[in-house]
Amino acid sequence: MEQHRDYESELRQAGVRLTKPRKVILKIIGESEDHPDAMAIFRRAVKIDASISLATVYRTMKLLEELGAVHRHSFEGGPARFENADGEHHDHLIDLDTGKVIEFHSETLEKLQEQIADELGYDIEHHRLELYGRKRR
Amino acid sequence: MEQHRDYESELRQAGVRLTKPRKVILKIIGESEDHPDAMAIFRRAVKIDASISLATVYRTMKLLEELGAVHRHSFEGGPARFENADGEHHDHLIDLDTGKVIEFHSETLEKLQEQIADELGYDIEHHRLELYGRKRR
DNA sequence: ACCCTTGTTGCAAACGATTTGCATTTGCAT
DNA sequence: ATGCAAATGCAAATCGTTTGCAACAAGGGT
Ligand SMILES: [Mn+2]
Ligand SMILES: [Mn+2]
Ligand SMILES: [Zn+2]
Ligand SMILES: [Zn+2]
Repeated sequence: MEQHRDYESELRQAGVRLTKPRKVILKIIGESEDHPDAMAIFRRAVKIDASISLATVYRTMKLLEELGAVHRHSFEGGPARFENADGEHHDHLIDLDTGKVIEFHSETLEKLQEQIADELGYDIEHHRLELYGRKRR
Repeated sequence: MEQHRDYESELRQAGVRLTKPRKVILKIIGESEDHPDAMAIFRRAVKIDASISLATVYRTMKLLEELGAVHRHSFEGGPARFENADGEHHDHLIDLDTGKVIEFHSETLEKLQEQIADELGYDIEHHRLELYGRKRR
């Protein structure tokens, strides 16, 4: 049983209106276990409220990203994909055969990146680490 | 004094025709020290041969990428950028204030990625590591 | 409960990057 | 030099995403 962030309170607190489409989208990304793209979110949203538009999905995702409620990923090839910003930081391994996205986290790796940036005189704001591979057999 | 790959021989060997536009583009990416996008390559190409089209730049970059002669990067925000596949593997740190692209390489980091993929039962085909940061001061 | 203001929506058109169909040109093997 | 497939330039098409605008609705004040 997962503990989800209360996005509705966060939105309200950010001073934006809690509209019907937003509630629907919020619910969808709140309970998504995968990394859906805008079209996938749109399709799921339409099932709940047929009047929602794709433009609103895009606008909402941008808003949520700016509020830090979701993360946007741009994996090779496809369109941008999203995931809620719950849980701790992780990176992704993409299975080139199946397209499956596997999450992983390595504190050593994170520290090493910090160290490299530090040696170059930089502070990391964020990073992107994606491994593309195939199942060993 | 750098030693550059002989792209023309490689193309010929790959069975593709060595056309005028291709020679021009090959020369451009062969001597580029930066990470130009298609439009930048196009602008440089037009100076050498005014009849070259942007479509041909795109087609040629795709061809060169498939031949393994260039690498395509999709940094945050902008269009795809290219660099010749000479020299050894490296990753990139993007200065968020200036847009400057800094190259770095860490064998430890590379090994660690291999190890992580291995633990997940995968062989890495390629990866993407980009650090986005600002100069420490 | 009813206004009123202003943010938000749906729609369609615009967008930026990249790809593609097609008629014409060109490389290059013969 | 000739012939033919491959490559080109151009314009139109595509894809993912953004935006202008008129209609709509959230939610604070009455
Ligand atoms: Mn994830
Ligand atoms: Mn580079
Ligand atoms: Zn990470
Ligand atoms: Zn690397």
